[in-house]
Amino acid sequence: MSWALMAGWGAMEESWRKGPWTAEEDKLLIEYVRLHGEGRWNSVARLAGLKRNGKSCRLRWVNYLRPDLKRGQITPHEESVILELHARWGNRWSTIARSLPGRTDNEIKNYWRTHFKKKAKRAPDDSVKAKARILRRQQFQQQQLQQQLEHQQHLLLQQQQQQQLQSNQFDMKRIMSLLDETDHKVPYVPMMGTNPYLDATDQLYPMTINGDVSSSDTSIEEILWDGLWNLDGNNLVTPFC
DNA sequence: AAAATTTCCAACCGCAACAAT
DNA sequence: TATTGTTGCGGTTGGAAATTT
Repeated sequence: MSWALMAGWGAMEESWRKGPWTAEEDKLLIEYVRLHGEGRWNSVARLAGLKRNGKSCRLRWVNYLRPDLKRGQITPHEESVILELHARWGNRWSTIARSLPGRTDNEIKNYWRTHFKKKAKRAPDDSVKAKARILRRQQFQQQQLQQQLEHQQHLLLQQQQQQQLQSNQFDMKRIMSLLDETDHKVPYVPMMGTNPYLDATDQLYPMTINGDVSSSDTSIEEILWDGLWNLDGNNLVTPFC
């Protein structure tokens, strides 16, 4: 049954609209939250002029309109967190979501179902293909991340060069002013270790592609994958159980 | 190139827990 | 204390897009 048909039914039976949200409805809901804050969702229809029930409004806000939501694909790092936490908590999606800022329980649930649940039921041959497919996707994501990282490093380098230039200019001014001074001849001693670009350099941790700070030979992700693909019928064998 | 399959994702539902009356 | 209303959670559905055969 299509959403349009369901929307029609809803309109006749309960007077609540159903199905996909329009841009106009989104605007009304955003405005409502701006004025009244989150909560009291059943008042939305009355106060915002929306023909949606409170449940639908809450869901729309939590899963789609909230400004702190992170858009885009799940990163390999997030994926490993999901795997680890699912092994620990099972289908407690909201609990898992709390460890992934900007991700909703619905998003994580959807991701898990499409990527892992079905694979657990597949034959070994299929799982090999699936693994290859996911690895290809991960390689693509890693490429993107690598490019992003290089871009950030480039920006940081530019910033450092700018700071060094400013620092040199400052030193030169200082020297010139000292040379200009005829009285109080205090020799200038450079303050080693206080140059700002040295501090910035100190913060350049050796990060992995995943954004992890450590970089051991065997990553947590590899361990997770090794565990994940040791499938036993419908049971997903994970190293965290 | 077309059909089949898979993935993505928004949205719904029922249920349970909690709060207010 | 019982009832009613609200909120949050997990399971499920189905259409669109992407990918594979």
